[in-house]
Amino acid sequence: MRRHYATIKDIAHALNISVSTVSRALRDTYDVSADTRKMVLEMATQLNYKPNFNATGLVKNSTHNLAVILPAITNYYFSTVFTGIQEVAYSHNYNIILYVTNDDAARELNIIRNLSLSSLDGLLVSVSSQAGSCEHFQEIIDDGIPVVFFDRVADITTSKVMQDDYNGAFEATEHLISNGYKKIAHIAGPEGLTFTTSRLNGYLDALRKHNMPIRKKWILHSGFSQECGENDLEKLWKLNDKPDAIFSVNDRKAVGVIVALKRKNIVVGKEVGVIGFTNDPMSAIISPSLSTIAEPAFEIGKKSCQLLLQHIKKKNFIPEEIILPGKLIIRESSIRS
Amino acid sequence: MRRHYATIKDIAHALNISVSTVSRALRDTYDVSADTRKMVLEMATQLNYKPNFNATGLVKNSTHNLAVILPAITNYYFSTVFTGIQEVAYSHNYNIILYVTNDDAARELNIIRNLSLSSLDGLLVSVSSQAGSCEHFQEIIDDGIPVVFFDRVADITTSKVMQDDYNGAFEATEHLISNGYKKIAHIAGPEGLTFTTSRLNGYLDALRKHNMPIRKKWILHSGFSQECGENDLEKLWKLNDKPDAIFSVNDRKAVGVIVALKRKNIVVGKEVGVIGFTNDPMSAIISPSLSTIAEPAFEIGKKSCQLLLQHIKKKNFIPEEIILPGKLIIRESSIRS
DNA sequence: AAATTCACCGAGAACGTTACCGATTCATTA
DNA sequence: TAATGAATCGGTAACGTTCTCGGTGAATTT
Repeated sequence: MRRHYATIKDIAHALNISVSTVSRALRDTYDVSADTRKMVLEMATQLNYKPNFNATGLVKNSTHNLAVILPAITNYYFSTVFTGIQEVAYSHNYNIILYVTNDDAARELNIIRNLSLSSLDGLLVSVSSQAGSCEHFQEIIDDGIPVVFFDRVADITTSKVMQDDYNGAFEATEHLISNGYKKIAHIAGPEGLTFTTSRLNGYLDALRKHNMPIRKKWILHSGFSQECGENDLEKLWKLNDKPDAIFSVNDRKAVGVIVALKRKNIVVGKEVGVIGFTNDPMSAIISPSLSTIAEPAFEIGKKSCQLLLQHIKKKNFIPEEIILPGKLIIRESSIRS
Repeated sequence: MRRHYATIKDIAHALNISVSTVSRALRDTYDVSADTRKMVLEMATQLNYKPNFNATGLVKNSTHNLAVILPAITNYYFSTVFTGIQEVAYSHNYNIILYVTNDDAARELNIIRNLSLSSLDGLLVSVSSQAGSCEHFQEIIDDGIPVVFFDRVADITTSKVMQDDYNGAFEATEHLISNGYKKIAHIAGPEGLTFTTSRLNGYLDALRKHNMPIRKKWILHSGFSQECGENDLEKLWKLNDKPDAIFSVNDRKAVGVIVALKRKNIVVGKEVGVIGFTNDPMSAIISPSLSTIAEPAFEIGKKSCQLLLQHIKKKNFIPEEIILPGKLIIRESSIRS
């Protein structure tokens, strides 16, 4: 059977003092003498005392728990963001409860609905790609629980942290242009996601700036997997007027593109340029290696969590939107020579 | 300010009945009429009632929280295991608190020591590779909190779930042998980790079975990163008697080996065979593609969590050790022709 | 010497929920 | 008719902690 942990009552009884004094000694040095404080602390370690967060949570109406909700953890980007979150949470003594939605809107909703909000101090979320209504998030915010969005944000007034999707896409496209590619296609993300639009706009504006042709058939929307990238390329290659370069919304799809091109014995880089987005480690491994826009995933995680902690501390913290810059990484897949 | 959630008191007051009745109506149908139960349930949804787990946890001395402690989340194996854990936890309405140790023994210890055990129903852990003492885990088990180890297990009598490291290594090595490689080296994991030993033994026994040479200089211990793999290959290639094949303890190091070999213009497969362990998606992407032993990561996660839940349910559950088989996946890196 | 301040401590209520025990009603049985 | 039993409900204590308030005794001031 589960053993009973030592409580502050036990400490009080052992020292023949009151629980209030023990309680005060254990956290602040307020209204307690140095001697008793020392006594209490020693007895606490001796009895192997561990604070009961259920009890503190009950009276203070706050625990040290943060919830993180994201579509998946099995990819470079999200796992790195999470590591960043974890890093600042750990250093501030917060616990993280992680929920994975599998990019499924129904599951996301279910998780939100069953969330034990009374034992949560804040929420960090990246929404699922199947765009639904966001009222369930709004309700939580209305309840007074701080929420910070990252990467995939919802249209709600609260703090958000993301990479510079527009400029990253612009830079990627411009890089292809400056390397002599003339017919640039874009393999985009699912519609309805904010950064899908941002990256699409960056791509379009870069084409416009350099008077390059914009063709609707060269813009394909689909999921994030490598398989989606392969399928999209097959679609493009059924066209009469094929593109000579592809800007992919992420690296995994770009890998799919490269794989499909290699199957067709098309020389990636020389014949068809490819550039991705993320800087997934895979992009350096594949050959030819994949040019990409490096996302500051770890920093996004850290920044989101820092922001959330500020929200928690100050009741009326003004929402902030933080946009972190990406970085163009040039490898073999986008170089003609 | 944070809004006050509706409590069972509010429900009781609104319906002019007692809190005890509301409490009973809310969970079991025991000692409460169908009518009042219906009334309570309706009022609960109307008031948007959410149970306060701090309160229930306090009196029942149990929450629905599981802790998962693992070295890193930014790699295929652990993130997939976690997804498996999450899957069964979600379907049983358990929350997962995730801690990442960064493979740092000191941090692991710190996390364990500061664990809020009073609000935890069980623990799932994969230990850090810097072998230390395991008494901190033993203490937790002695306290009556169920612990299940997975993958990297500690020498403690409790339930464990892992892949068949010995036979996987044996099979991988035998595969290299049957493909005509004569001088097989092993790039092993950090010493002191259980599966490092298991895979090493599988490798050695396969060599013995086929009367192949065993050379101490062909066995290198180091970390799990790609860089470690590259370094280890450089070391091997400084030897007078170089191996003609390499069995790597995991795929990331095997990738490092392939990268280093390609840098030396050595044809992987034809000249030097390489095989890994894990079946990281990267192994299919790299060229030449990497042969490997596929680990049942997702199943390991699911099984571990199921086992933990059984421990939690039955107070005196007998510890089980579950070993799931791997699967040889043959790709280009281990084929001579 | 009396009054005031200060440092320290204890008693008790509260947080939201469940468990235990007793009370009430109503129908059933001897 | 009285006693028994079942079904349903309420009161109260408890879980471990914090918070507010009031109460000591000693030190300081007037």
